[in-house]
Amino acid sequence: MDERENLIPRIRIRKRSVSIQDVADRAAVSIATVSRAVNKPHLVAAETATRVQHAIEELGYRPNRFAQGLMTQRSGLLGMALPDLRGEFDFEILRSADAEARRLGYQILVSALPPHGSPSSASALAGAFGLVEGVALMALESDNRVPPQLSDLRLPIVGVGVSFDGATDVLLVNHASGARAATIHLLSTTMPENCFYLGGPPHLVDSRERADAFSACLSAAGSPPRPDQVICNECSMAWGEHWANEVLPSRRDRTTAVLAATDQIAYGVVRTAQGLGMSIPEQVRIVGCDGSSLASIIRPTLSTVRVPRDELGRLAIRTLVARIEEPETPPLRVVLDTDLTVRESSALIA
Amino acid sequence: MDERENLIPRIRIRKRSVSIQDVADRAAVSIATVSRAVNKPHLVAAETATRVQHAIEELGYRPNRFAQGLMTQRSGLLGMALPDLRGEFDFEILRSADAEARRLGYQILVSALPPHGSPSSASALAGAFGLVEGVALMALESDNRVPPQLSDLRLPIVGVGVSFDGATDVLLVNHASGARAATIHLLSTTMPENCFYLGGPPHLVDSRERADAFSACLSAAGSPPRPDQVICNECSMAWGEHWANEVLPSRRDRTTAVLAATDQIAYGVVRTAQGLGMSIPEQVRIVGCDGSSLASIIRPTLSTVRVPRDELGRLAIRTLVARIEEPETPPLRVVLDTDLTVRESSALIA
DNA sequence: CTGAAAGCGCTAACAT
DNA sequence: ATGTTAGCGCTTTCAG
Repeated sequence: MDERENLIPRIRIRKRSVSIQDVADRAAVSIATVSRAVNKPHLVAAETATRVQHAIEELGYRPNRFAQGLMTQRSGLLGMALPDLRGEFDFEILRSADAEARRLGYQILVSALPPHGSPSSASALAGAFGLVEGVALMALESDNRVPPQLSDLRLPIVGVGVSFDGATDVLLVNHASGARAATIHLLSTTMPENCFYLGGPPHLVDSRERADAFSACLSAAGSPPRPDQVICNECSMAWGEHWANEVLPSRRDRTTAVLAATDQIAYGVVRTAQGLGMSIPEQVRIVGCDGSSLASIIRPTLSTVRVPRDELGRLAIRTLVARIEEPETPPLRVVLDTDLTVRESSALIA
Repeated sequence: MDERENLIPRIRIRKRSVSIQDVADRAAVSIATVSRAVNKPHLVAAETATRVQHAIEELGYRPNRFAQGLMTQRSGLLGMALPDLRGEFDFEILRSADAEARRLGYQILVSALPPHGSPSSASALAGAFGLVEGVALMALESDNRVPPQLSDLRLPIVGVGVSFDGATDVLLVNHASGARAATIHLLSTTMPENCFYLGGPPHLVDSRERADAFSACLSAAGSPPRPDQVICNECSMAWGEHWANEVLPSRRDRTTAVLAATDQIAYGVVRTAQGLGMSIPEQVRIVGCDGSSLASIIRPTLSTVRVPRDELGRLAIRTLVARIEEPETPPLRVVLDTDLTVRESSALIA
């Protein structure tokens, strides 16, 4: 090829996007005035403001968020770390959080929380959240400190679900209130000795708190639970099925009442009971927990302890934003109650 | 109060976070060397590198992402706009997208897409995505241009679900393939005249494509569908129930086969059929669409056309990142097939 | 009310 | 291999 071709300057591909200077030139003002016209319109003459506005529109100017952030240290970004982004639970929280964030002029950066103490957890989180102004950190396990890499960022952090060590504010769920309501509901027509609690893994706070509430209710009714009445295992349909297969066949002669730590477990019991030809709620009464959408679809419809997920998400964001915009407010610690929705699976027989 | 108190300088609250200069001072090198030690370690002497590393750790230095971005125009952020953040569908995509993004060193900014053409849509999206390097835009409605405010950003955009006008790359779902498989499955033991398609709103591409595939299959079987065999309405359990109540009672003498556009609709049919005392799959055979998690839980388990949601999310991110890092690649247009999972609700009777 | 100028913290030429 | 320096695009005193 002709060597001279190399002398022809390469066309600049990178089209510099329009900057504040371009707008200033176009409107025949200084960049300072453009900045003011955009951010503090009241400091600028009306006539100037419109001229700038026109220039902005004609040029399609968009402030560079990096440059803005460099000065203001603000990004309008909120981090949201969820334990696993699995299941409806996390999702509904995220959904309401997103809606609330938008409403307040923020945007949400999601991230599944890497497994506890994994090495990647460290840099991952910190890197991920390098631009956010605050973080909502969720968890359901009990042992919780804010990961050091996160607290190093010195950001406002609102802990959701469990009491985080190092969080600025905390949003908790009173799992006991709903579990208590459910247990009392069951006890209203079923003898304490015939009530069972099927829990999930004991390190999950919700499962544990519900177990405690259940036990307390039985004790209050004058019949502290036998060991076989409160069993913690896992959150799966299989566990519900397994338990039901082991226990229900020998109990056809009397009503059995079950409080399951999740709707999934409850479904397992429902299915097995149906398979055994036992009637619900006459022979087996079942209450789940979580208020999953399945609860009202499945037949029989499932009584369930509702966790206010939408409120949890909304409040998490609202708290976080309040903290960001008003840092000196005293730390907030809110506990949201859970409540019982009675449906066919545990209905009282007249 | 003593006036002299005012002479005492206010303590600077705002603790300037440690900057690259602080590290440079501590390590007795220039800021350029610190920058290199961090970003291009191979350009720096091993001994210097470790000294810098130590300084960084001792000071707890974290590069300022705004300043970095100002130079590099990179944020490591990917925007993900979903039509409504409702339902499992969006969520599973988000989940797999998040996982893939992390894997590639990016982070996801979520945003429910404001309703088509709403005024807020404009500024909202653009503002929200001011920091992202690319956007994955999902939709299920047919008429789709990329919102102008978004295309003004001149970012790589991958359209997911439908063919976006203005998207750089496109990821589509072949809803026909699964619907065809389902229809053929139904036709294998049920006469074409006894097959029905219950659709959702006609502006949803999935619903429409499935309707077309269904019709085509019936035609191919020599029996083009009557108008009452292909009905589009809405995606709700209520619609399934309504249809079943209207149609099924008069069809007890022969098998009825139903392809429903969503699992929700299918559940409605299942419930009503059960309520009418009709047996599934003997008298009524049902196939849903979407592969929702409920499908394998409910009894009878529901045959369903599976949409590869996890792959959709993963591929969306992978495509987007490829485009960001290699802008000159020819536009990609991928179509993912759907397939049929046969379960109890439509099982062939031996 | 507006303009000039000083950075914000960093990367990337360009020197050395 | 390292240092010097010029910005990136914006906000914000500080003067006029």
